[in-house]
Amino acid sequence: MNLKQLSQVLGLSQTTVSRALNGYPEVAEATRQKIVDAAERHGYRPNARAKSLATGRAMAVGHVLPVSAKGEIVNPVFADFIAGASESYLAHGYDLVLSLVPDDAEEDAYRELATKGSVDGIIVHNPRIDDRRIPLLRDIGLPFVVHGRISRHGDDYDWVDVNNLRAFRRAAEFLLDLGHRRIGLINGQTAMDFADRRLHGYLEALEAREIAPDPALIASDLMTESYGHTAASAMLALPDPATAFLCSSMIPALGARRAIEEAGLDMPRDVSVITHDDDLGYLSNGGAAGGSVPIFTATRSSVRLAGRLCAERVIDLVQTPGQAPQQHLLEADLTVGRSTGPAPRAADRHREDTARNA
Amino acid sequence: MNLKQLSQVLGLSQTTVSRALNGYPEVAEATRQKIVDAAERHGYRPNARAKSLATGRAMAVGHVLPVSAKGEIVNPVFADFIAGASESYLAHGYDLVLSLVPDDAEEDAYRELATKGSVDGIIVHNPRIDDRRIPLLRDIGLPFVVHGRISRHGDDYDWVDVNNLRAFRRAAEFLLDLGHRRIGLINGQTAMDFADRRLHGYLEALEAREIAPDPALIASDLMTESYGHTAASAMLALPDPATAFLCSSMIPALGARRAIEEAGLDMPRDVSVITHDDDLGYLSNGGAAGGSVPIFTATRSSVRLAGRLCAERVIDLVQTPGQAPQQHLLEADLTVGRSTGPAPRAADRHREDTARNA
DNA sequence: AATCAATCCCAAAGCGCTTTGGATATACGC
DNA sequence: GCGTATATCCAAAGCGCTTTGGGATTGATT
Repeated sequence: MNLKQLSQVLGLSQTTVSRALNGYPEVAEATRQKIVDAAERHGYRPNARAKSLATGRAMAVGHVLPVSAKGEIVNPVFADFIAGASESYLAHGYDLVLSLVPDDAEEDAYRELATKGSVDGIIVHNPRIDDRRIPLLRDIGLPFVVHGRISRHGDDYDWVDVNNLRAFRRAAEFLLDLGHRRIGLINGQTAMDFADRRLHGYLEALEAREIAPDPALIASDLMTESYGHTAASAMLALPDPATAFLCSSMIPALGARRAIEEAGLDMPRDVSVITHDDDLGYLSNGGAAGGSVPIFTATRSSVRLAGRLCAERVIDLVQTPGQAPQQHLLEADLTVGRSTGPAPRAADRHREDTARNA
Repeated sequence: MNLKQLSQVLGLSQTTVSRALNGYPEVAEATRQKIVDAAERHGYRPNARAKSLATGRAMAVGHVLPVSAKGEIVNPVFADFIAGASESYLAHGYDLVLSLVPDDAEEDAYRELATKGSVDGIIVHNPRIDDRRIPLLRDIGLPFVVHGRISRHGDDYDWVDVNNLRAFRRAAEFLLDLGHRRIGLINGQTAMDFADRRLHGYLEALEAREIAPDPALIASDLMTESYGHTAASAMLALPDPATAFLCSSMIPALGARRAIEEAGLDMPRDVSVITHDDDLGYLSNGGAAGGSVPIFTATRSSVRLAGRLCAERVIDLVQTPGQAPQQHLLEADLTVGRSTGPAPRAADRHREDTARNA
């Protein structure tokens, strides 16, 4: 059943039916009621493609996810982000189209997205330090909002981000206050913008206490469980081992905990761990919702909320273009869990070492 | 730059230009070359909406994800599945549109998807035991393929699934062969079809050895880390505690391991664990790619591959309709890792208990 | 009774593409 | 030289919707 048929059934013109269904004022209330009823009864739904062609609106926003040509991994964080964004889309009648773009064809892919006209705006994921997408997107002229930031550019574009620097600085200070001096940073890939900010937060905290950073205590990679395990193991095996870890995500934190236990150490007695927690549904850290004490002391910020905010913003940009860029910096809150405690005294450490080597 | 403009620039008709670009034979090779060059030079890209309206093809497939009205969690498995599917879509020029549909508006949402015409086919996620979507989708008439199966229906629809029953039966038998008699099943939600099949695999294995299942050893819930922890803890605290766990996913398996360690027990010496492993990028179990010994003994089946297969199939269905339904049953392979070992003898268990209570 | 402004409705022109059904020109076989 | 293919190209009709620019009709106002 299309518009033409429906209008014929009703003995009205397509114009009137269209107007009635789209809530224009030029149609008598009684007529509108009749039209709406008939539409309902016949299960009429306007064809999205035709509508979109006529209005110039796709009623969809694209999420573009750069993937390295060698088959990158999709971050589980992404699932929760999408879930959040979908809430907004559902409420506003937008569709979500997902494109994985191989980064060797980036420019082309983005331009295509725009000229193809299947989306009205886009959400940019996984910004990297040297990301070249801002000028490209501005050139293309499609509204966009970035989940995260790109340091090299000013604030002349829309973004939603967590205050990564502050979060990691605070977390590091917390550990320093507990007496830790050997704090391992288990970070994300160096190329990622968020990882860079976290590194700086960590470094700032050390510098404030006049502690020289040790390259052996700084790791960066894709945030898998096994990476967390490997990195933590290495740092625990140092001559002057780490007594605390700062992890970029729950997943490597689980790996770090495994490393700690394998080394015959106890968390938090021997080694403390703080992790950033994106508040993923499937990796709940306890606390907050549950009321229980969280497993990990964590800097928490809901990536689901970030998804909702990004979507809300891009819809706003689509509907009323030409706005000044707007930024949304989310603060992560530090919740203390059961993974942190005072740094072991040197004497204790020595005793353990002896025990371990026995 | 649209088709009309391009054709004017070239001094040719829209027909010819369109045909040339779409590879129809009715246009001279020299002309085609000229047209293709000009298109490239002007950055011409056909408008997807117009094209789709004209052809009746949306060049997109929808992924529908039921979410319970109370804000369901999006499974991280989904991220990898999508990544796999995207590979196929990329190769075939299809877009992927994602819809979360609240399950109280299910029927409506699916019908809308079809009549709106924004997708040519759909992938059905998270089938439940009593899923009513098969008849609904057939009635709607849009090609679809289910990731998983719906037991109540025969095989008159397309699906791609893991042989969950066989995998869990084999895993349980493996544990039984190691002498375990108290095997805890840490399963997914009872309503999910895959969980039901896994339960049956587990039960079959027990029955074959004439072991009566113990309801206290069977847990079902959303597969979070903390669920794995809670369920395993409870089963370890039973008067006749579990000596092995069979987990439905890596995530609760991590929780189970935590429970084991918290109970002062050792995996695998005191308690063995087998988990199903969806081979998620961010939760690598080791083995396979790495060459190292996997952490967990696991029944592995790549959900990413499943995604690719589903996408491939739905594209095939869209392109040549009216095919007989086709099924793809993936076998999970059991890889032995470091989480399983012989069941502790009663005497050993007793000694530990005494030690623990001291 | 004529005028005016609302009010309600419609015909038709697009949106940018594909595709049908020719038209024209060139080559071929006899 | 004539019919017959064959190769190229084109005008125009959709696809299903929105939207412009009026045309009737009605009721109130002069």
